[in-house]
Amino acid sequence: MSDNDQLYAMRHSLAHIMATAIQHLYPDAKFGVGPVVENGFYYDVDLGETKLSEDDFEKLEAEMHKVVDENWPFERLEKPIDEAITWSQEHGQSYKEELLNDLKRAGTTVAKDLDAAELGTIAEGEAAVENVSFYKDGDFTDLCRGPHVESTGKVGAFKLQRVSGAYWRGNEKNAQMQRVYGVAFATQEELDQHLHMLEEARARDHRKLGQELDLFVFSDMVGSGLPLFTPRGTVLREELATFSNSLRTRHGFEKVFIPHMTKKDLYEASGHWAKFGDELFLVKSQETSDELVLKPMNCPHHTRIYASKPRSYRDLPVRYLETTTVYRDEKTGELGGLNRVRSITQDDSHVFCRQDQIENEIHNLLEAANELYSVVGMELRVRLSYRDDGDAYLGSPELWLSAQEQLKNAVVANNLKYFEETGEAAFYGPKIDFMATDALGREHQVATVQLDFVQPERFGLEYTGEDGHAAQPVMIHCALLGSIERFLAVYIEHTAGKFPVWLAPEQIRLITVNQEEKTVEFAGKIAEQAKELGLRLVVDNSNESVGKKIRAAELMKVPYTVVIGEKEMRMERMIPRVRKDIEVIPAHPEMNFEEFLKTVANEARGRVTKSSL
RNA sequence: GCCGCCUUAGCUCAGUUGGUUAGAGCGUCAGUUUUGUAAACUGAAUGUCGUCGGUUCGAAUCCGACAGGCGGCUCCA
Repeated sequence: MSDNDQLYAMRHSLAHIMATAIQHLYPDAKFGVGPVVENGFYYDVDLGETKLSEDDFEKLEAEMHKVVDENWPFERLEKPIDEAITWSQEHGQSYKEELLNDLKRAGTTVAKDLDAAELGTIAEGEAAVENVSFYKDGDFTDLCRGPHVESTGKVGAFKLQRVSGAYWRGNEKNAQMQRVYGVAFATQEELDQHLHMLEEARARDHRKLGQELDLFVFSDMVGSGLPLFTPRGTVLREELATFSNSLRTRHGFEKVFIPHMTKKDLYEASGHWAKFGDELFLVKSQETSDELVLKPMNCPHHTRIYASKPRSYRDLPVRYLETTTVYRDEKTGELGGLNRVRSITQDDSHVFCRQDQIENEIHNLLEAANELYSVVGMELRVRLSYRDDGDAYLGSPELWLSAQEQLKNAVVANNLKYFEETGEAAFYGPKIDFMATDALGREHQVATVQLDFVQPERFGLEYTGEDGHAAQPVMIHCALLGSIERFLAVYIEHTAGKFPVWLAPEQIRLITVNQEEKTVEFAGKIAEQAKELGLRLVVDNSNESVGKKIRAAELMKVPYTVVIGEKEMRMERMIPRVRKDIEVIPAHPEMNFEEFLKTVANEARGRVTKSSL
């Protein structure tokens, strides 16, 4: 057995051990499923009126340790399916009974396959299971395919994490059960390491840092999912958007501007209305009977600019670029921090081009994405998101196949790491989705490049071809940051708020040793010079001790702090205090003020992460 | 939207089984101090205890609704 298989068996066995403990403490518990998940395991239980909370974990863990110490062997038992069903009935395990009935009928418990069985893809009874296996540890027996470790004593280190609601079989129409999560590793050391990582993640939580670093706020009066950005947070947004845009304007993208609402006619034409109508915010006019829609995406508007005049094959590609906000009426329970908001700002762009231009256009966009993520220091991986066999997609299957192939070719040609997944496409076309890995090894979906043959058709977009006949352009959607809000959530946690100089809301802080006029004047002069160089510099000449002012600058994670006193004024030179994640070459530089400011300005201009001081 | 938990000063949090004028630290403001690389000293102000309704002689404390937040589920153009 490989280490991976061994760990899997440990976690799976722990799910059983937890269920064993739950059964000891709550004899009426009904069990759902208890699988292995990333870093651990969970078990879904129905305890009727009893609600578990994290306060119960201590005694639950104690009971689990008891089961572990007793070192019961995991015994495998085979039962004919009907006997198993009878067993479930006798033990009041109605969820298990449901699973067994599915096994008997369709040979599977996977909901997706069950649909197929109902549709007749799997003939009734054909794949039916005759025997099922159970595993028994001590006084607990559970329907289970295995594998398990030999005995309850061999499960490594574990800790219960949390309890939450979960629908039986993931369907919101079903009963809601309580899901108890635990993490588990082969050794205590690995478990501690993982717990430490979780602690670090908590410390870096963008919601916490957003408040501490004064980047964004929410207001009850404005509403949930509607973040307000402070001056500091706005610097981040604008610097990021400017960078993202610059990577495309150099490839011929032109900025456009559209209003944030529209008649719903636009979305009826695009197909969004039928598909996403309930997620749109509606805006009523008080004067006329007009009802407008807040835009949930930008492409339909952009097609209207394209379609505003006749286009020649010579005009293509036409490339529009716009950083703009869309609005989606996300369900309240899905909102959280900047990860999921109702006002979503996209660094969006749309290319309208000929078939023979697709490859080059996609190439430019992939290159831009690569550059952006190398500058922000995150590793990229690509998901090719294809359609599945469902009917949720517009456009002919042949078109889809060809589009999917072209995307793959472009990804391969760009040497990107990729994997393919069906069912992840947009309704109008396949996508290249970029996944970025952050400093804690977590992966987040960020940029996206999408090919679209459907909207040009629905909007009747045209250009006059070389042969004089009307032809249909292809659209390529692209957002490099994705949603600026979500990107910020990811990026704040990636950097723990220690932004590189080009992004830092405050790049330099000057701290005066005293409030004497000549000191304040000197600081003002430096601030003036910094302003001319386009630097963001703040002077702190408050009536506090130098130590306290240093501390304040440290807490705000300012890259460079300079103390100004007698010595600096006399010599016109100083040694900047450098935030400790920044590598300084050479170490302990002493330089004059002008030299220092110019160096920092260059660093910002070059968007370098490591200092060049 | 669903399940569970939570909401006390700008921030982080105390607040005994329901019982007078609701507290602390940080921050803010005022004064003293003129400060040398992660917290000087003294003093002051600050709250519809999320909102509305109910129970009670009496509610920050108990109950309900709503709003907002957190952890999941479901969803994510």
